[in-house]
Amino acid sequence: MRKTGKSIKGVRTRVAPSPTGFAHVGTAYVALFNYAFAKKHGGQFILRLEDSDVKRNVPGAEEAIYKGLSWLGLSWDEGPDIGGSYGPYRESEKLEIYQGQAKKLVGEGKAYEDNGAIRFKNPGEEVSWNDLIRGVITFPGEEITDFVIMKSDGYPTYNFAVVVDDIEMKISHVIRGEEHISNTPRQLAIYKALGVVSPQFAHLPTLRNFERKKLSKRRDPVDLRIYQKEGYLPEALVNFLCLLGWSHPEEKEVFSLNEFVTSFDLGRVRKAGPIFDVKKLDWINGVYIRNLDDNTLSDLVGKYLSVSVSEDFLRQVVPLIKERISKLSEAENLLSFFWERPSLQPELFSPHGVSHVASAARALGEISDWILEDVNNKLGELIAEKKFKTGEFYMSLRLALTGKRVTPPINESIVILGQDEVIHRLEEAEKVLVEVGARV
RNA sequence: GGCGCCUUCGUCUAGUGGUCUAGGACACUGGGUUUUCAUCCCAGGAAUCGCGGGUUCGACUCCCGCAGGCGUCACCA
Repeated sequence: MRKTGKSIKGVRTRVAPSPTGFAHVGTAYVALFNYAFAKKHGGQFILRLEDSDVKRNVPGAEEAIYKGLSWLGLSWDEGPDIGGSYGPYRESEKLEIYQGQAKKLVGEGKAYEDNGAIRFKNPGEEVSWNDLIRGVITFPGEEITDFVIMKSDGYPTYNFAVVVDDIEMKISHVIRGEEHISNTPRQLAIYKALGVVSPQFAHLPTLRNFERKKLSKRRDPVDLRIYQKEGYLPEALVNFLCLLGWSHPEEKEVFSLNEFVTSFDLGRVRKAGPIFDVKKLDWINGVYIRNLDDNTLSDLVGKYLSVSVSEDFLRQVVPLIKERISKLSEAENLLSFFWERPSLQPELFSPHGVSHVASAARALGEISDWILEDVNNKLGELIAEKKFKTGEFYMSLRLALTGKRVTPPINESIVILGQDEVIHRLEEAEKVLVEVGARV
């Protein structure tokens, strides 16, 4: 039965990445859903660092996680960087707490020492819980064997640390990836041994690649910085992530993080693992780019160009490419002809190419007032006079001026390029085409 | 292999027993607008709802079995 979206009190959720290098898109996904659930119910969303494996901790990884999540517009109410009343929020800073709890279990005969480590003595009882996304899940007792809760280096293992942390931080709802389903019975057993009522669990689907496997660090683009570099807007990425495994009650495709929060409902989360398909992300990103106002987009595009250009130039040129890019990184390829003379590919020109560029050079040379209207008129007259095919004629100009078939609108580009430069490029093209023609 | 989770167009999904000869979005194809491309608009193909049994007057929706996919079985998280 689908749950109703009624409000729940005292909601505290968390995301608990381990600082092993960078912000993972899967972490962002889980964080997003935890954030939405907490905010929807007026609760708190907490960031905790699971750094209990000393060998895997990488310097700078913490920062990367903060930056990645912040970039997406996610903020947390408590965390290692900002503190909070239920800290520490770094596992490595609360070793005594785990040790204390472990000793207590040993004292009660619920755990025992084993080669310097401490092992949890599993009662072997059947364990089950009502998963908020999947319904009742049951594991037979024999499945769980005695497992280590404190390593011989004095650090807790994951399964023990999460439980102690979640208790300490008063986490009410554990929303995490489905790969944790099989850890849940162990954790539930610890809650029971500790005599604490467990939080509620909800297991999200895991994001897959095209092989339907869990997104992997080795062969899938999982580092959030990749998306930033490619020129995806954080709002678009977030929107795309919302659409994986969840659907808007009104079937909307484009909506803000705030709207996600208000319409969020765990009951609308699907169980099957969705494929992370960038094609749809590209589309959403294009939509967000087109929705940006020109000034904002100009500033952004400026940051993605390999050369530094004037603000004025950007303002002129950005409206021309706005509808032609789906990622900010694509601006470069569309604009580079403005500061780089093209290398011509004669084979792309039609047989009338020479005549096109030659007559255009002459016609444009006659213009005294270098404004769009005059360029439009002049070239229009030329086309009529010479009976050129419009599309073909403009393609010749395009190739001559930019070297490419896909460019911003050509007349506007001509105006920005400037009269001398345009004529120079057209004459160059004429020369090249004549040479090639002569050789044939 | 044990255990667990999952299964609607290529992909993301709607769908809570009749309104579904299954709807939307992306992608794709065709057409229109246009100064190429793109945007925008219109149209189209695309799922016998994994398979097989039940239950029911009626099942994509409930039950059982099977198959396939995925996950997990560490002193990693």
